[in-house]
Amino acid sequence: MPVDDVTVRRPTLTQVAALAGVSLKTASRALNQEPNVAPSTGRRVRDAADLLGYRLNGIARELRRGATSALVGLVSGDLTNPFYSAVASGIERELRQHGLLLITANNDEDAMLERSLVDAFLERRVRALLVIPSADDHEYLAIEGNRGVPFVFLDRPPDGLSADAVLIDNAGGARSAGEHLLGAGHRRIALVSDLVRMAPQRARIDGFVGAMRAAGNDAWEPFLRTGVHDVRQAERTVRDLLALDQPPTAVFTTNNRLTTGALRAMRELADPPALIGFDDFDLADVLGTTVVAHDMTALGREAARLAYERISGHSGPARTIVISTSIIARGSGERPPR
Amino acid sequence: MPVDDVTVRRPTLTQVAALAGVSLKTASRALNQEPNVAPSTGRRVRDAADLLGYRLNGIARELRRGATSALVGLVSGDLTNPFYSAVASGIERELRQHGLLLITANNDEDAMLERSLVDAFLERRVRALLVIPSADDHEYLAIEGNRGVPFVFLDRPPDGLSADAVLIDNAGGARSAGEHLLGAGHRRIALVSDLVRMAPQRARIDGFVGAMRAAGNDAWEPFLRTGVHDVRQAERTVRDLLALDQPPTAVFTTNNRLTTGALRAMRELADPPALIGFDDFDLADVLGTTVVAHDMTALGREAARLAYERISGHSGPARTIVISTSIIARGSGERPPR
DNA sequence: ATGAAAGCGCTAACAG
DNA sequence: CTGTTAGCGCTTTCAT
Repeated sequence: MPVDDVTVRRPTLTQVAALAGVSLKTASRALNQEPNVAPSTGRRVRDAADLLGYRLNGIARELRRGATSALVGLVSGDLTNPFYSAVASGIERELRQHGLLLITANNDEDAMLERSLVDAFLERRVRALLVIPSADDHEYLAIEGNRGVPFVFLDRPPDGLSADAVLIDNAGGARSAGEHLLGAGHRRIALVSDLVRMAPQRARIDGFVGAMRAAGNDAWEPFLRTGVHDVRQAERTVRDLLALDQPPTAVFTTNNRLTTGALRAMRELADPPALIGFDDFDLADVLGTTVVAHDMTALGREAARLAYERISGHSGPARTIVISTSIIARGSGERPPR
Repeated sequence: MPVDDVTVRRPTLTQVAALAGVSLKTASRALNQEPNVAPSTGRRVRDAADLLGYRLNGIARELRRGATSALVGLVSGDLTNPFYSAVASGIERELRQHGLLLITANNDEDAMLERSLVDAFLERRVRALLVIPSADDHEYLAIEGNRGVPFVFLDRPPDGLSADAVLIDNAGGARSAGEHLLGAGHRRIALVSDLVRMAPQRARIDGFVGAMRAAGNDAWEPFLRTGVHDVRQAERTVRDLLALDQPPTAVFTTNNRLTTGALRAMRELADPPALIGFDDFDLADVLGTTVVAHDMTALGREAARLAYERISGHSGPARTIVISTSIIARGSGERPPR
């Protein structure tokens, strides 16, 4: 019965005004709780609006008010990665406090796509843009920087422009992981890391290597693996490491995906090597996995705060917030060398 | 040196046209790759646009083109729940194929908040609205339904209106979990479930109970627990169950949070009961947890597809897609009764 | 307390 | 191939 293939045009404020028998502007005032509206007039307008199923057209309002929306954009990796979704959740919660909405888009780890998503967001006139960049070169954003759209970088420092950023203490966390394993007596420690084109990965490697150097240990060097990018690759890499004649006695994985792979590789081992993973994860307690933890939701929240301050008119030099890390010992990182 | 506290107004098409020495409309044509523009003119316009740092104002365009944006809204629970983030990821990937962007908002499991988020989305003139509702009453959406904004319900059937939906075969999945445990010889099977106000939970309970009835087993009845809503509560509930004089020999948990709690409760048990969890999760293979799995990304993808078809003008009766489930046996569900 | 007119930045319709 | 005019739905002057 319902004729719903005809796109029914939504009623406009003009129609509401007409039905209520007032002028356009009066209807606007009434619906926006502005002063100087007689109570009876207000009621008439609201009734008319209800009757017609009127809903404010935010697009028209935004255009008139200055062509800037109530939207904040986030460009990040796939939300099925718990790291990104935790960050997104932190951002979203903070933005909501201020009546802002979050638009998300997945860069698929592709620099070109990332650029076009940024473009799309800027065309939509987002109030601020949060980016967990896949690419390392952010110079193309510099043009936009001083045009009133605040940028905030998450997890990766801006390169080629100056902008607010919220980072994790990657080097510090990785260093303490290294020290933790050295403290348990390990020397032959494998380092399984992701693509080195990502700055956080480089920092984690540097931190780990720093700890080894400081301890005068170089027995880890044959066990350095980089460019390991997904769970399966990580599983295979760890399997291969453990099959060596002189296998490592401990493994440090530099993100949650790699840790998952390592756990799969070690699943059926009676006497597994020690393991520490960067990034905490959901069932780490049940699995007894020692991790370098950090507050991912706080990372998002702080980034949203910085963005909001800029939106609210704060100007000044770019700020960087660093989220601290801590080792959570759950057993796997405390296993002694065999 | 940069004067960035003065909100620099972005250049408009008029300014680009002026600089290029052409009319507004010609500039518009050139920038939109429309036909009938002399190559040299096109180049002049593009150069002017680059010089000024011009960027199309999507808000103005949308207003002019019919007051409807390229945005699709998703209202769901917190994205830190892997279920929601997997769904969101599936949606986002599908929408991108069609140049649509996803706006997300977290209902915090609050019906009032959910309503106001839906309002906010509708004011932004989203092209479609996807909802994983926390509330069971969706009648308030009925008014909107035939006004041109397509609704798609995910994971929960619409109540009080007719709309497209993508559901999981909750009853079937739960029934097969029950049968699986019965098949392993269990009779005293605990059912740990979430708030019964959520339709999927009711369906899962029904499915499980159906399997028990069909087998003539009523030994599960003392072990029915409902209203268990977070991980800690689930952990305590399972602990309490296992501390009974006559404890259950198997546990069926009806979502990923509850499964996590159960795993925590069983962490240090030498001889844990059998366990099957509804919803697959990341490290289930490592933990050897048997689950009722289903494709969450597909759930999102299908919902986005339905929405897109409506956006593209498809009209017709509401459709429902059901995502099938399958048991993945990994050990925990195959443990025999003690 | 209310209204009339102008215009946000763009595209559609129609000329030339 | 290019330009002129009008208007999307709203808010912002400025009158009354």
